[in-house]
Parts: sequence; structure tokens; C-alpha cells
Amino acid sequence: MLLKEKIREATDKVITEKFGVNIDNIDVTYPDNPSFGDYTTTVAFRVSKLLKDKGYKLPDISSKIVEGLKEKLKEEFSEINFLNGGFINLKLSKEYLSKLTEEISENEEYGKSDFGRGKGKILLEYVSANPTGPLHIGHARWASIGDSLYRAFITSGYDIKSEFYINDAGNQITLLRESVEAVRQGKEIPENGYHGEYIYELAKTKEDPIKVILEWQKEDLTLFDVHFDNWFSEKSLHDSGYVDDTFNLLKEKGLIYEKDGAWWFKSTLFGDDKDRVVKRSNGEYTYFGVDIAYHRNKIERGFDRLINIWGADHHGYVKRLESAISSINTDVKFEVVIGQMVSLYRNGEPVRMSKRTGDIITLREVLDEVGKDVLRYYLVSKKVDTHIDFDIEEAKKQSEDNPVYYLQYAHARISGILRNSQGIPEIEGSKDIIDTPESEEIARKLAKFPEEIVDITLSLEPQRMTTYLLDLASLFHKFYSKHRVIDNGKVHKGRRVLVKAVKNVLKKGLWIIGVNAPEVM
RNA sequence: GCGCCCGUAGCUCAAUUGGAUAGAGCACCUGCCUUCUAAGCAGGGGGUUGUGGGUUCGAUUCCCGCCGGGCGCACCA
Repeated sequence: MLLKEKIREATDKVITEKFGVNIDNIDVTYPDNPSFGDYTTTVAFRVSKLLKDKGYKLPDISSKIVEGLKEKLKEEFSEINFLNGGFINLKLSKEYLSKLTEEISENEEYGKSDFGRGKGKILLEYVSANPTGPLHIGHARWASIGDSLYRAFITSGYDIKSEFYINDAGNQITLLRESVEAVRQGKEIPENGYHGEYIYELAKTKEDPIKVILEWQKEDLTLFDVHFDNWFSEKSLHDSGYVDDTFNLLKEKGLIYEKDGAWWFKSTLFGDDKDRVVKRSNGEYTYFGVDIAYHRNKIERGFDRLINIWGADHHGYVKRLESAISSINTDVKFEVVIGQMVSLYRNGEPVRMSKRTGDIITLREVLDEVGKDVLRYYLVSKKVDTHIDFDIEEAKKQSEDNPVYYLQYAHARISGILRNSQGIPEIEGSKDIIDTPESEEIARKLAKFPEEIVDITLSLEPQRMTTYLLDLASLFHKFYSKHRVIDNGKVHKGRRVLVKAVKNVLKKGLWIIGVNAPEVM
């Protein structure tokens, strides 16, 4: 069980026992100032507010909670007290930290927890680019965020699957095939068709261009270290009659009606601004109409929670799909992470991207120029709701002093120490794992690693991992410059355990954000 | 016009979701390599958190107005 959860549970019990009240969502956080301890709760303020008519004073309340916590948490915490009236601070004991650090050093899977166990089946859908062209830098943002979220969920014990929805049906697909076919027959590409260079490349083959593009996309994602559990074809929904079936279901429920020759979904019943067309007057389904079927299918596959990552250009679409889903099933939880757009620049000049005109910079090009680690770090380190101006020249220039190397360097340094410490004698009496203030700070940081991963799943903000790793790497570099693990040909046993633990955490943390952990740099 | 998102150090971004003295990297200045990797470490300058109100013990965070930027308001996807 996570320490945060333990504290929360204990606090909840203490408050019920001592005051007979219930506080839900008890906050347990890390104080800014490390001298206050490892954990803080401000629950006393809330209890005080609840009991203000009964003559309790804030310090009395705090001191009673502290008393109760001391009894319940003596195994892990050496100091529990309160400050400034209601800030209750808890400090992990050195003995506990030493024991934990030793465990971490022997466990490459440290960071895993069972926090998400029993919390339902999750389907995470992201990228889902149209197979009408190569992936570009915008898709890369969703890919890096989605994959890191997925890794955090898995590590936190959730039952989660990732999925890429292939829009392999509809107008755009027809248009792309026509564009390629035109080139093959030596004709002009239709005005509203696709004009990118890759169209000519596709025309050289005899294969179905959609299939080829899909292969390109899969290759790019593999290079980007992004994995999907399932690739779901839109076309399969049409072919199996599932779209028609869903349409009929909505009709039976009285949720669609005919007007001006088209069929409309009554999304206003569920809070949308207006009703939306699901089937056009020419008999074809709209994207929305098919999407309802797709999401119904997700629900029927037994998922309780649907998380989608979309670009900000689709945010107006959230409400109507939400409406449709709640009309089918009210238990399923539907969440959309809206990511702001990525604008591309080269030497300060904006690069307009359009698949139609072929004016794009592909993910592959950027990968070739700046490398996977730099790009994944860059894209995951920024909160999804901030707009990104990505300058490819700037990214290359900065790559020398990119923070990602700071993290990797810490890992490589430790790897070096571990290599050099093999087969050399140990310093006598060097068993202490925490024998310096710097070691202690490191151990305290390591203790919070599983919670950081869980926090990513709760906030859906993977950039937190980059902040954590920078902190940890910084603590290690400080330790390294001040203390020696190998001294005069002999190794300090306890410190070797400590740096090994740091290595395991760095590696796992880098894995969460899809960055390699090199042994040598 | 209506809706969603953003505005924090010269630049790029954090801030554990309402907590204690708002932190990192880059850039700039000053030091540190005869022992484990200097892609590092130590120190310095740099802020009215766009702006004006409000809510409360407490606001970068929540609410309202204004300014600036992005995105959207289809029988397109």
C-alpha cells in the first residue's frame, strides 16, 4: 500500500475516533520545504471549520490528530507534529528509509503498485490518425502522451488497453485512392485530392495505398517506441453491419428523427447545443454516426472507462459524443484529454502543415533530425493544455544541453560506478546506506516514486514524471560530487546499494516517458 | 458574437490540484577536474504569477470583468 494511502486511512480513523466526524478526500501532499517533513495534511483546518461551534480550537484539534497518528504510524514515521496551527507534518524514519532503499536496489520493478486493481477496465484511445498520409509532429504529441499515460496506468496496476482507431472508410479514403490512381494512370490529381510527394511514392507500388500508409504509420510508431494493444478498423464496423445496427437501436429508443432528408440525433436531450446529423440525406453516415457505433462497441467489449486523447481542433466534438454515449449506457465513464496544438517552426519561420497540399513535416523527419529520446522528452514534458511552438532547428541546437541528457547522464554515471565496483574489496564498516545528508534526501525521494506514477494516472498529466526525474537526478549529481562510492580501490557497500536503487528508479521513470537509459555516455 | 484552452524570471517550462519562503533548465557572471564519466558541482543577479475586483484562516490555483494568444462553432473528418 502506498504511504499516502496509509496516512490517509490512518487520519480518517483518528478523526472518526476522536471527533466523531467524517472528512472525505483527505489531502496528503508533499510540503514544499523539506524541513517540514515528507508528508503534510491540512485536514485539521477542515475539522476545525466543521467543529467551530463546539468550542474546539485549531491547535487542540491538530494535537489530538498528531497523537492518534503517532500511535498508528510508528513503524514508518519517526516524527509527527504540527506547525502554524493546522499543518500536520510527518517525517519518515531513517530505519524505514534504509530498509526501503535496500529493497529498491534489489527490485528493478520498483514503482509498481496495485493502486488501480479492481478499478475497472480502461480503454485508452489515441493518435487514431487518418490513413491518408504519414504521421506528423502533432500526432507525435498524442503518441508520446498517450503511451506514457498507458505505461503509468499499467505500472499502477490498472487493467488498461490501448487502441488506435483506423479511419479506413469514408470520403477522405476514397479521395486518397483516387489521387493515387490518377498518378498511376498519368492523369492530373483532382483539385480537392491529395498532392503530397508521398502520393507519387504510393503510385509506384501496386498495393492498396491505404494499406501502405498504415504500414508507414505503424513503422513510425514503432521507431517512436509507442505500442498499441489493438488496431481497430472503422471499415469493419460498416462491413459487419454494426453501424446500421446501432442506427436502428437509436431509432428504437426514439433518439433520432428525420428532417430535411437526414437523420438527426437528439443530443440536446443530453446537454448539447443542437441536434446532430448521424446519417446524411445521401444515405451515408457522418463521422459522428460511425463514432457512436464505435463507442458502443467499446462499451460492449466490457470497458468501464473510456479515455480519448484528442487535439484541440476537436474539442467541440466532445459534448455530442458524450451525449451519445450516455444515451447508450449511463455507467460508463467517458473522458477526453484535450491537447493543445503543436505549431511547427523552422528557424523562427512558421511551417504551415496541410496533408492535402502535401506541405507537412513528418514524424519520421523529426525523428531523424533530433532523435527519439529528445523528441519524446520534449513532447511529454509540457502540459497537454499548453500550446507548443516547436522549432525544429532550435530543438537540434539545444539538444546538447537538453535536460534529457541530464537524466541519462545520471543513469550512465551510476552504471559506471557499478561496473567499476565489481570484484573489488569492500570498505570495512561501510554497511550504512544513509550515511550522509545527501543520501537521506535521495532515499526520501525514492520512497515517493510509486506515488508519482499513481498521480500521473489520477491527473492524466505525464509531464510530472519529468519533474520528478529532474529532482532525483539533481540529488544524485549533488551526492556524486560530494561523496565517493569507490574510494582508493575499495567500495562503500551501503552507498553502492543507494546508487543502485537510484539507477533502478531512473530506469523505470525513463521507461514511463519512453526514453532510453544508457549504460554509457 | 458564443464556447473551450493558455498567459508565471530575458527564453522554454514546473509548482504534488486551495497551503507554509513561487522552483528547474537555457542564457549571463564567478569559482571547482592527480582517485567512481566536468553532458557534472558550488555560488550570484533576475518575479506586483497579463490586469482589475471577489470568495476565506490562506489564491499562480476557484468565481466575475477586461487585455493578449491558440482552437472550435458543417448533412467535413
